[in-house]
Amino acid sequence: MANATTTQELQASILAAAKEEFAREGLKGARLQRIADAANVPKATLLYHFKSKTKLYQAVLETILSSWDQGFENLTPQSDPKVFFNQLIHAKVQAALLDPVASKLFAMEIMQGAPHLSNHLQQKVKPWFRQQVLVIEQWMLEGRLRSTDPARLIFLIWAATQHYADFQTQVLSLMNRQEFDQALADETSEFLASFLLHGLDL
Amino acid sequence: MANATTTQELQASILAAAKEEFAREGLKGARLQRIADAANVPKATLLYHFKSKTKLYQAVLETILSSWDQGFENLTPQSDPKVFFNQLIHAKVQAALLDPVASKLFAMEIMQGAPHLSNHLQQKVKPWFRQQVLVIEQWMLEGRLRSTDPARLIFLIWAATQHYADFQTQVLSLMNRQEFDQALADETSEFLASFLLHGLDL
DNA sequence: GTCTATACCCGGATAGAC
DNA sequence: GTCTATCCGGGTATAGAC
Repeated sequence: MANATTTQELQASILAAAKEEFAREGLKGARLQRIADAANVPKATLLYHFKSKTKLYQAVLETILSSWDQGFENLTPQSDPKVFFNQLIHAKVQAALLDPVASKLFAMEIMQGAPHLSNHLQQKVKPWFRQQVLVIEQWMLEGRLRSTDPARLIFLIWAATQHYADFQTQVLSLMNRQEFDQALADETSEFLASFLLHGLDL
Repeated sequence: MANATTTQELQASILAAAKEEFAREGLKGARLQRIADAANVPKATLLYHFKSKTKLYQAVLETILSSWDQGFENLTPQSDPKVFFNQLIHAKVQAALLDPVASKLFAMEIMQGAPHLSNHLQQKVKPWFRQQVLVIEQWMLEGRLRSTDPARLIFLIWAATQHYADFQTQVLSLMNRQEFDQALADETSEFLASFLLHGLDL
């Protein structure tokens, strides 16, 4: 971890180190000492910038979520269904490649009941989800794709793409690969897009 | 938790309590005292039966894995592809309904790099997986279903079904439901079977 | 085999000098 | 804002009576 010159850079390097530690060890298992060492700062300095371990954890989650919000905001449903699903699948697989650790941390938080981001789920994810369901329903009424359950269709796309980030260890082991590189990501999004669009008669 | 009369029943109730605690809090976050309280035994008794916290955790994982091995062993690939995929999807959704906690615990372990079950992955999951891939490839060569990547097809089915166990909190919230009951499970496996079989031209 | 009491350690948080 | 030294609570594991 590079030395930070400004306060912002310092906090960014602490957040990066914390993300890795929290994902690898869980909230309770994470050690402030290891995070501090990885970011090259004394433990007390870390606690000066982020009041407590819990606050640091929440800051990590917020950083991840805001970066995702940016990445998905230009996915408008105004376009063609085919283009929309292609973009969505490609963006999610790309996110799994670029930052699997973020996806894992988010997943672990949800699995434990999402105690630290129930607000975000209610206020951000739920409205986005309802919006998508309405648009897809409309497309189905217009006969532009095969009629199925729109909500479960979205779950299917989420699950299929996130799997490559969250279960990367298992996926790589079963495919006899060492790392999740760009070529593997391209093959994966091509497979998923082709299979899911075929299932939608697109 | 009911009082145990035999040693086996005692250990089973400890394992059940431990599964809940480990899934909710993670390995490091789990507290032996809470597990002991939930199982109605003193903490020292728990440590007498299972040497250490880590050993208890591994015992929980082994119990889950052996119950899964039993549940899936009669899914032979000798039958019709349609019947096979129908059975597989139904069995996995049913497992998600019956014991979502087990699925979550397994998922968390994989996400953290599977340090306590890399042996099981290599010796049990990998052979099973290779076998399934071969059978599906054969079916595809015979033209009995649409040709795609067999490995990623299996990942897709795993991801799609496990999602309802691992992300149950999020799924229920977005569907405005309180609990994952049998009706919801039936609708879900029907959706998944219909969608995936359609995507395979079955 | 079961339980009470306790040893021992580790980690989050703070005090206070610089 | 940064860092050293330290406090203190809590949790695993064990010792030893029954």
